[in-house]
Amino acid sequence: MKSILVVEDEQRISAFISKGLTAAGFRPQIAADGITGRDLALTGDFDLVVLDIGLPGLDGFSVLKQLRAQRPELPVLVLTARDNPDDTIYALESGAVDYMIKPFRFAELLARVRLRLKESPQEQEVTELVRDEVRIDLLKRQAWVGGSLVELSARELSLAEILLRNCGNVLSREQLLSHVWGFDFDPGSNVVDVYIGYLRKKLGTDFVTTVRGFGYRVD
Amino acid sequence: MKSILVVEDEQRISAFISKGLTAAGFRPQIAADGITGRDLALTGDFDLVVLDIGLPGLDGFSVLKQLRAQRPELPVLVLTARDNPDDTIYALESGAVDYMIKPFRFAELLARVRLRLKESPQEQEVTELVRDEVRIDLLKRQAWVGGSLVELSARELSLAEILLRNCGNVLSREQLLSHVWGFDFDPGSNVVDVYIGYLRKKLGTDFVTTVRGFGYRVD
DNA sequence: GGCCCATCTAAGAAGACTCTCATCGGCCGC
DNA sequence: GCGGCCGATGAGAGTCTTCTTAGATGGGCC
Repeated sequence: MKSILVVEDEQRISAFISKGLTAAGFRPQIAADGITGRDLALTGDFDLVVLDIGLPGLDGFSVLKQLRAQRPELPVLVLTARDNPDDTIYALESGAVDYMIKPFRFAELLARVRLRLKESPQEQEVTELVRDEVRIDLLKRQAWVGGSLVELSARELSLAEILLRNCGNVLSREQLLSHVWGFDFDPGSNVVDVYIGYLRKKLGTDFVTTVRGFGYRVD
Repeated sequence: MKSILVVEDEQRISAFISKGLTAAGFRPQIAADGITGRDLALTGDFDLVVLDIGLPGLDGFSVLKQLRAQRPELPVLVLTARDNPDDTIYALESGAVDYMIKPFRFAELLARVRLRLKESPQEQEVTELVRDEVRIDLLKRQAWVGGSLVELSARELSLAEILLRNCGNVLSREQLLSHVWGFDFDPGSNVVDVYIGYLRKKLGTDFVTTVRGFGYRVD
């Protein structure tokens, strides 16, 4: 199992990332400021670092530079709140392997983490998720139910994917909302319910189970 | 450079695949029937096989089985004209690593070929294409022009991607049409022109050069 | 049973996307 | 210069996607 260091001061965001990474099968650890982050990263216990640029204590750029200097092989994925291309370009030039601009959808962060941690050709990438009669092709963006083809929209696919990847576990509306819609999406909305309805209509009523008071689950 | 064997009897389709693979930096070779295909595949000169199921002479399934038996490590990507889930499931069970249903967009075939040939962690995947002021992020599905963010639709992104990946080469309307829209798309349409116009509006007039009588090129 | 609350669903508005059609403009050969 | 052809572009139709709203449904507790 891969260890990931999350250097992020906003508790809301670090918790969000941490939970998501855990659900995806990674072992995350949080550092709330630059100095702690740098020191932890340099221990060598981590396979990847998710680094916020806007940090208290020690600026993210400085952390990035020190990591580059001392552990050039450690992949760093930079988060920046400022929608400023100069920042991101500077980050990439300083050695970040990738970057994301807040607010981001968790699914995208996960895709990037997976991409950067991929290493052995043995562990073939998952391009299909199967559960009983339902088969979802992530590359084709299509689903098969029994023998017939079903087209899924981008949102529907994204929602189905996270449910299937966490097969057996209940996912709360908030989790689904932040994973699929982004962590700053209006929490009062009932989009999740509506899209669960769409999935049921397309993939069969019993594709998702409602767990009253908690959320949804695919068994 | 990777060698790819294309076993396909329809000349129109094999030529289409072959050209596209060449443009993408692969070395393709065509076999027009099952027996030739099987014999070539067994020489061991190829890194991947694209195999049509509906073949004259020797059925695609038989070819697949023989390849599995004698070269289990050789990745085979199956093409099937029949929109029949049984066929594809059977193909996968027989050991195909992946499948595509005709008609397909070439871009998708390419994505699958790349995925299956990927092997060393060294050659990091391309997630960004850059050319002068224009930067395109394939994962984010966004573009940056100078310092500002531009949203691209799925079609626009796909078109921009193939143009950028073939930087310096002229691509004909037919090539673009088959790559982005699929090889059976109405050849009389001027969608390509229209979408080139959209790209110019979003990415700058001089992003693409028109080569009168031939097609378009990104320098 | 009756009530409350969580969940489901139908309907629809707004907007994005894709493509066609028709017209306009300019390049090229004569 | 002129005509014809190739490409550019504007308008718009049809469809799909996404999200909100509001009312219907139904579970669980009293």
